[in-house]
Amino acid sequence: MTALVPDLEKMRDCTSCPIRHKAVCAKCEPDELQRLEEIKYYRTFAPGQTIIWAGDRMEFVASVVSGVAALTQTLEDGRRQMVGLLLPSDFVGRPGREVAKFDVTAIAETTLCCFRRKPFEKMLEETPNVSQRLLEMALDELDAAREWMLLLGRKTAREKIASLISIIARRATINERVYSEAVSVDLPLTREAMSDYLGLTLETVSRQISALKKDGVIGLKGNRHVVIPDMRLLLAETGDDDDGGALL
Amino acid sequence: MTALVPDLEKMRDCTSCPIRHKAVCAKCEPDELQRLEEIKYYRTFAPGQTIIWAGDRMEFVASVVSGVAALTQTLEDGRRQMVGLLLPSDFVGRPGREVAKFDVTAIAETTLCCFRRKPFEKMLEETPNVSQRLLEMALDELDAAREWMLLLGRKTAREKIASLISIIARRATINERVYSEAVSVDLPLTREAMSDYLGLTLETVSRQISALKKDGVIGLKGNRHVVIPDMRLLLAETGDDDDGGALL
DNA sequence: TTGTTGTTTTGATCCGCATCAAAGCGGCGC
DNA sequence: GCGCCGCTTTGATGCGGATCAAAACAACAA
Repeated sequence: MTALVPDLEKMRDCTSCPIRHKAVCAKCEPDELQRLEEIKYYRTFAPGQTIIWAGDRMEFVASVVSGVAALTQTLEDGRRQMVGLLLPSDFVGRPGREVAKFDVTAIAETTLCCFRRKPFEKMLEETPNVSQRLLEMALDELDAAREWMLLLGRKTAREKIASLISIIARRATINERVYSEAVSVDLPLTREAMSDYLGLTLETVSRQISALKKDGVIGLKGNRHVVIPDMRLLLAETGDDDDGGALL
Repeated sequence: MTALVPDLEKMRDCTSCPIRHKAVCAKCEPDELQRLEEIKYYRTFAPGQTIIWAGDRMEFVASVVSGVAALTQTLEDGRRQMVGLLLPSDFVGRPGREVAKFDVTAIAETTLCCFRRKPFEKMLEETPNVSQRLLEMALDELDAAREWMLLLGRKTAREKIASLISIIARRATINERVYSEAVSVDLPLTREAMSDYLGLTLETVSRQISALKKDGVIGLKGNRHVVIPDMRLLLAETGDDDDGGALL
């Protein structure tokens, strides 16, 4: 999952770029940046607002500037599964796709930097830099999706919650890397969004969070703020092999 | 899921290419093909044999020539989840990755066309054609992974089985497109492999296949061969929205 | 303050699937 | 033929998480 948020630090450093995201511009040449500049515009969405409906014609691709959004799919009877979590620097949309395949919804207030799709695709064909960067990002997302599949298919409710919290904690503490010391993290998701992410009901999410709290694995400060006294305790609850961190 | 097998017909047509796979060579120039030719070699694996262990150093990337292989992940206590199903023309390995992140295992006898990793990566940097094709493939796989996540997170055992059979049937009948007429398909997977794919136990897989048979949704000819009297009946069991096919 | 609305927690019950166990059923070598 | 082995089916039982229901809580407007 870490892959969904590449390197926030470097992203911020990319000030010469009109888009301001490592997502797209990391290796861009000045003239390429100029062309991106010409086809970009910003849009902001309120929490709960749908950004794109599955089946919509795609007018743009975009890069998340701030906020949190989710890719979701639903079955005919309304059962819903989140299939992508979009955070700042993540890419939205697929070059070459006319019609959206998934719903995209803002979870918190979210700002996108959009690029008109047609000219963006035209540019892609001419600038290997950008398509190579997109390949890298797609492969990172694929890795994340596969970890997520293991979680959905084989983990218990308790392991799922522990995994989600450790994922969020890990990216909140990128560049810090101080294990074995208390960490406190904001959960950017409601209980319902967590249940959509984890393939559970929101009641089960609530119960398991309470259980982890009772067992001293996590502490709660309000509903949306978690304190982790010892990251190793939490990681021991995820069910993952211990060397998982080493492989990232 | 169809994305995992691009266009087998075209793949076969690609006879001028030394690799013989649309996977890599579709748009290659003659000199690029020559370079690929120089770094390729073939390897064949027996059913059940592990091709790559997670944690291994990657010596090659490869394209599946024939057979079936699986990407799998395991939790510390041995619970196992398939996270990728590799069929002819699919790509194995990730450019830029030193160390494998998933186990790769041959399910049936499988032949790979391997490319030494370092020179392949070097070539990638110089040939936009190839990296653009890889981007396309990665995005297809990402779509497939997301459908798979919906299956793992929200579908019932019966829906999972119906989905898997319809996925296999659909790609077996690519280019035919004769709905509402009996189709018969070979299952290239053991019950155990199906359970790894679906996040179930093999007993549940067996029971649900029997149930679908009893209800007349499918017929069985031996253990590994399925007859589908009416594809629409099967699709009605998958839980998916009806327009799923249209979006592909 | 009080009512309203949305989120979260907690409780009681039920069911789908896992688990444990054993019995069919090929295929293959002897 | 025989026995052996791997795969598959079938059966009995138990548990984890879904479901249904209601209470607790926080944010906010009147």
